Amino acid sequence: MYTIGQVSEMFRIPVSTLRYYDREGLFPDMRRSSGIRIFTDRELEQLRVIDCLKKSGLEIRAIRQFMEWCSQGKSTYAQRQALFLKQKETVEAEIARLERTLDMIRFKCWYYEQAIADGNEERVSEMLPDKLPPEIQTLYDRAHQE
Amino acid sequence: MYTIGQVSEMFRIPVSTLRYYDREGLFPDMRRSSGIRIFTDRELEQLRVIDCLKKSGLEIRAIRQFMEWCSQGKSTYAQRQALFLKQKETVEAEIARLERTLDMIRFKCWYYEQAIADGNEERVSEMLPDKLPPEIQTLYDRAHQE
DNA sequence: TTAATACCTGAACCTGACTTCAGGTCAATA
DNA sequence: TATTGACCTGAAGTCAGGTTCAGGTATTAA
Repeated sequence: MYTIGQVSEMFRIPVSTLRYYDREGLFPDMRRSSGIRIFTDRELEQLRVIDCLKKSGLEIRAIRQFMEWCSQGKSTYAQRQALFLKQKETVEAEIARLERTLDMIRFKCWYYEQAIADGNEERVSEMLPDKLPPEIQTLYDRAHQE
Repeated sequence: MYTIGQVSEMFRIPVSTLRYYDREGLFPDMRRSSGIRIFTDRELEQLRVIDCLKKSGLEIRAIRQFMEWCSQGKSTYAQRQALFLKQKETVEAEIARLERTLDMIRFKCWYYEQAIADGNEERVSEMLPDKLPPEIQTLYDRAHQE
């Protein structure tokens, strides 16, 4: 069992944020001892899930919904599973998106490397849009396909 | 050459957002014809870069900085290159983070699959934290490390 | 000629996710 | 006993990134 200050240190989350999460209903079953919040292993696991769902792009409202489902027991297994299946898609799509972002970034890294070596952008910009070295062309095309 | 409305359609970005970007200085060299914005291929490419930098986690202020560097010419090649090198790290780190998020999500997908099959969480929660099937254990451990 | 459409502006408004503030309780230490 | 430190609250404030609004211009279509 932990106090809010200990949890704040362990997870490196400000105390104010933990209180905010509580206020927003993200710890629906948290106990208190004369007003003071008691974080148990259950709340620590909930915090990991909050973190996961937040990173997966869910907003606080939706996370509260999920936590409510959790405290409603068996009857909500299907909803909870559906949520994770959906977030799996979402995160996979987000990773794919970032890979394309990375293609553009890698192209730009190459571009400035050339420009710096040449002292100007003449040569390199004349290779656009389809006379780039094969590897770079691939990056460029992936970054510029709609 | 395109009007704001055409660009809005092409990139599926609201007109209000394009005007907001302009107001924030993200198109430092955009021309106008009697008050009306003229988007050329240069602005379209800038828009792709804005998109890329936004997805890579940069805020508008920093993107404006970058665009200013661009219109300052050769003297800023090094800064621009450094920016892309940094964003490369950032995005690679973000992808790695999302992969760990995905581990947690995959674990939860499995968890609810079991719970639904069993009709309760008894069996599956008794496997925690280290008696899970090997593949699942890996996901769980990665999601719970730290 | 009038009406619709696409553009323009500055200013105000909105949303999500926190953070800060002012004021209060309580337990332990100096 | 008094002060320190960790906790508490509700309400207000902040910030980024847009969006909406009210009012105006310019071009084309009926």
